[in-house]
Amino acid sequence: MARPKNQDERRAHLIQAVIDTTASTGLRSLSLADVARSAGLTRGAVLYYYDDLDALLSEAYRAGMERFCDRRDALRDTIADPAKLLGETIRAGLPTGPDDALMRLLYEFDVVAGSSPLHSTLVEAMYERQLATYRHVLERGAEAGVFDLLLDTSTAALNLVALEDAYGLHIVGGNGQISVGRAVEAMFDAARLFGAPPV
Amino acid sequence: MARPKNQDERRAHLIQAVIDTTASTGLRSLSLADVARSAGLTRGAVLYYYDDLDALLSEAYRAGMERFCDRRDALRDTIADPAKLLGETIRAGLPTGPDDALMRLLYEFDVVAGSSPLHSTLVEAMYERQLATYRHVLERGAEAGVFDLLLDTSTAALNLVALEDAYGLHIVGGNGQISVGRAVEAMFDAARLFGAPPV
DNA sequence: CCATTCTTTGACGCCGACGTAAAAAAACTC
DNA sequence: GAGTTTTTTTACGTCGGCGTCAAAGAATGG
Repeated sequence: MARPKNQDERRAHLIQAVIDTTASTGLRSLSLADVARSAGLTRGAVLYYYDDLDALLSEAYRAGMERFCDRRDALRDTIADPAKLLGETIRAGLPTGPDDALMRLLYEFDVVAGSSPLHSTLVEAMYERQLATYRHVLERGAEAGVFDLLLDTSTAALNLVALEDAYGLHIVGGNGQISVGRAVEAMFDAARLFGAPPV
Repeated sequence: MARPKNQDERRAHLIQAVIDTTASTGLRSLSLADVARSAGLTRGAVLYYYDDLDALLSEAYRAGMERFCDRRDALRDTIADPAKLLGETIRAGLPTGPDDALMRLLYEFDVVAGSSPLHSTLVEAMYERQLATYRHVLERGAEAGVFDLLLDTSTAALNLVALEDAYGLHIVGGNGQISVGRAVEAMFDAARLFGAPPV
């Protein structure tokens, strides 16, 4: 009949372009032209796939969030020991460094949220998933008798997510005073005192 | 001779306008015109006092940071009991609610940093002050024998600041899932387990 | 090779924001 | 009220980004 559609691949390509561009120029001053250039296209072509920049950004965030959370939650199937699982969960939750493009997108978007209701929804969904992840790990450890929680699971999870967010933001935001290693140490110390010693 | 200068007052007025405007429209889409309107002036008049929007924003951040930190550090002279001091320090470090204009400016600026070196410097200075505040409180409590820290002071302070940042950001960012009360509770729990029970 | 559908380009007009500089207004002193 | 300095307005020109749309350029089946 005619030329077949091939939009999924293009969309994935565009999302990657968003991630790359965010890493270098930041999200706040991100233009359609930037993304298009990074993808090797023109503005018009990008608009062909997404109504506007906002739609593309939301999609990129959603995809990034899922990639991040799924990968981390997959640890549950690989690691049986709760202490080890907690340790790896913490490590996987922090950026690998200031140039971790995906994490940077997630954090920058976090900040930019509050603008549109859609953004807020996405960010809150992400937050829910982070909480669920930690809660799950803590519960498993408690059931196995490896953890002896001195806090309700919810509060412990809340605090661990908060620590993760703050350290992640600092690392990605270029606060040179906090290295990845230091952040992991600090989170480990906190978790240990909460009654859940990670490895 | 002639009309006397009265710039200090005007500058303070403009800074307040920045805080107000940030509270309503957010920092990311803040224009000179917005600030001018909020101050009851024209763009030109604002430019008469500051070279550009960035200079005004930096000044507003610096002023806001000092106001915040000074007020909080003043607690040290009022409250003798370390446990009480820690509790009040934690409370004073969190926004009063989603509409805490000053805190919102500080957090939004935090995020926008990384752009200019000046911004980064300011944000790092703020971070240093937060750390110093907590370190000081913890040390005082340890010396008085009220706290029995299970973490080095630095790590405990690091974690408390991280918790403060994360919860503050959530509150101000309109994450409805975290109330101020819940944040205080969680931080109190954490501090308690660190060996520094707040009141 | 042709008809059809998908994809991309390129040019256009439209804001919104910025910075400048000249001119008007205001606030004083004498 | 005249002179002087500070403050504010107003009216440009410029730049960058966005959205639209018609037209050109693939890619494929018949």
